[in-house]
Amino acid sequence: MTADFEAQLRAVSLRVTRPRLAVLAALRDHPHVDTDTVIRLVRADHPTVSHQAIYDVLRALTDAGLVRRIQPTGAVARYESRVGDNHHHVVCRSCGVIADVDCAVGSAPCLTASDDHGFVLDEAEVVYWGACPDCTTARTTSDPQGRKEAH
Amino acid sequence: MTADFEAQLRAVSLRVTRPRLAVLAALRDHPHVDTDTVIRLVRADHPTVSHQAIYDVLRALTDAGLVRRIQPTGAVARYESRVGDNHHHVVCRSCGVIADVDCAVGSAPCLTASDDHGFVLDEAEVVYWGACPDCTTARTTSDPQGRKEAH
DNA sequence: TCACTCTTCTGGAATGAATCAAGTTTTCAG
DNA sequence: CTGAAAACTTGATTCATTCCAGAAGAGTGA
Repeated sequence: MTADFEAQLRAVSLRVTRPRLAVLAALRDHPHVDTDTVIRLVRADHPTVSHQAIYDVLRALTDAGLVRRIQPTGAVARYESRVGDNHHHVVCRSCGVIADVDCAVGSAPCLTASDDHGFVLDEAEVVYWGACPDCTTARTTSDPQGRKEAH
Repeated sequence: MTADFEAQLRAVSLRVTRPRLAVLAALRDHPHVDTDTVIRLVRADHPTVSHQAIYDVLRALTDAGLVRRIQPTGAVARYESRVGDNHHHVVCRSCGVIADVDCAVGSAPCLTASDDHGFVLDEAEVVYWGACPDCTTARTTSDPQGRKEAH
């Protein structure tokens, strides 16, 4: 199983180290976790890994394209290892859980902004906000904000 | 001109104070600024306003729906006063400038995720990533990352 | 297999955005 | 005009993230 990760690292000419393999394994088993959780997960197997190493590894893997960094407004950075398959995220406003969502519309219309202001676009990122099933049933009576804003 | 802001505040039953009027004026004149810039802008007219007041005001206005908080991955929080008109943003990867973009597709398809996992969605937020005109011309030779990922 | 070199990791300190807390001032309803 | 709640000031604190210097480890060529 770690052989896959080793191959991934070598494919982007990154050195194969214990912390890097551990981070990749942690992200495979726990998608959408924040840095602190990654540190805890990695230390479960390798107690001596420094927090700085995790930050370095996450940055290196992100730069190499092996993991993706996501950061919904008002939350700390989270990482996931599912990359390159054009998917988006649903975020629960009350508990913060994140779930994957495949693109709603067909091929790649999201790259077509109505007016790109001369920007050269290379990616369109979509975040759906709402309430997860648990939080929805937990407060059936009131909707404190009651906002309803489409795209 | 401040009369408008006063009316806006009263409409959401917030008390009318100098710091709040100043923040609203600053955001009207400078969209997409971060908290620190808001502080500087406000202090240009009202030097005694504390940074804590700005944070409180921005939170109050955001909760009330008068301003919107945006936070592209890897950047500090920014605020804008244009709300309720369903628009998105283009962010330059190299210099960080933000521009407004009206929704690409028709009415409100973005609220329709392919699989909502039981979430009750209330908003879809889109961030377009790319290079602004200035940064595009500045580095015509190389594209260091070369990533190309559609939605 | 054995160094040699460059990358990566460790440990600790520092930065900076954002929040918390206590006390004072201001707004606004009555 | 007066009182109570909301908002603001000052100052300290938290927390995620980054910086730094030295030690350890990975990979290359002999």
